[in-house]
Amino acid sequence: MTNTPAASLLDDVDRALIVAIQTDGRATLAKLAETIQLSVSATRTRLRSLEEHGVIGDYRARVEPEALGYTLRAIVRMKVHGSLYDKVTAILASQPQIVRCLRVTGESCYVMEIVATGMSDLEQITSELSRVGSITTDLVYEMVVDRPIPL
Amino acid sequence: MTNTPAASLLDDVDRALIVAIQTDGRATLAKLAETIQLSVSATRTRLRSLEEHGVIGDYRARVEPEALGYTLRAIVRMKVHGSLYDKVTAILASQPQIVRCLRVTGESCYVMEIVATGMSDLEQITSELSRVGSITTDLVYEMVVDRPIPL
DNA sequence: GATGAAAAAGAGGCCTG
DNA sequence: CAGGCCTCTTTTTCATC
Repeated sequence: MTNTPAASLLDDVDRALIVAIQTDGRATLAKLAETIQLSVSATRTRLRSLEEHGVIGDYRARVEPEALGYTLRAIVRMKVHGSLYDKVTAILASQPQIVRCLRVTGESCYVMEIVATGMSDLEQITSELSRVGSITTDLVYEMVVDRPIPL
Repeated sequence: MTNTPAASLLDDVDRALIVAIQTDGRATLAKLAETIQLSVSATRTRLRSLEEHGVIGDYRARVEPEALGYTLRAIVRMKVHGSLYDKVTAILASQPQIVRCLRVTGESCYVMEIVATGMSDLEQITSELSRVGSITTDLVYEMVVDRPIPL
C-alpha cells in the first residue's frame, strides 16, 4: 500500500469521482467520466491512482443480512483492560460474524456490530467476549440510515 | 422494492454469489461466474434476480474519510422519547454527516456514526441532536474491523 | 454457445504550466 | 520538460438470441 498524505493531494475532480463511485460502486468508467466531465481515460487514470493510494479501499455490494440467514444484528460495547487487547484481536479474527469493530474513547473501549442467526448464536459470541471484558449488548430493531460519506 | 421472504428462496449458489460480490463489488460477471462455477449467463440471471428482490441493495466504494476532509469519526448514543422520533428523522435528513443510524433496544434508542472535519464541526451536529434527546459521544480512535457479512 | 454491442485497456500525441 | 488530458485502436466483457 503506497502511503500518501491523502487529502492534500486531491482536487475537486478527485473528490467528485470519489463521491460518484461511492454512490454507485459498479458504475462504468464511461458513466463516471460523464458525471465528472472528463474523458474516459483520464477518469480511469484518476480512479487507479485513488485505488493505489488507498483512498478507495475496496468495493462491496451491500447485502440484506437476512439473505444469508442472519436475522439478528446487535451492537456490543465492551470495556477491556489494555493488557487484554491481544485477546480481543484473537476473538475478532476467529469470529467473522463480528462485522465491525471500532476502538473508541469513553467508557467503552470497543464498539462492535455483530450479525447472528438467532439468540443462541448471538449468546455464544457475546459470552466469548465477556470472558475478556465487560460488555453491554443492544439488539438492532432497524437500520434507519446507512449512507455514503458526503462531500 | 419487491418484497420477498428472502432467505428461504436462496440456495447455496446464490449465497456464494452474494459473498463473492460482497467481497469484490466490481468483479465482472466472468469472474463471478468462475468463482461460483456457473456459466456467465446463469450468473447474470441470478445476480439480476438478487438485485431485483432487494437482497443486494446497492454497490459502494469504501473510501478513506480523510480523503474527503473528515478527520474525525464519532459514535453517538441517543436516548429519546418516542414522541420525538419525527424530530430525529428530520435531523437525519438534514445532516448527511450522520452516515449511519440504528434504532436499538436498551438504554439508548439510537446509535449513530458521524463523520466530522474537526471538533467544532462535530459539536455543531451533536448539539443539534442534544436538543431532542440526551446523548453520549465517543470518538473513534481506529476502525479495527469492517468486513463483509460471512457465509 | 455464438454474435453484435459496449466497455476497458493500451499507445501515441497535444496542450499547458 | 513534466504532468495531465484527449483520441484512436485492440482486447475483453456484456447482452441477446
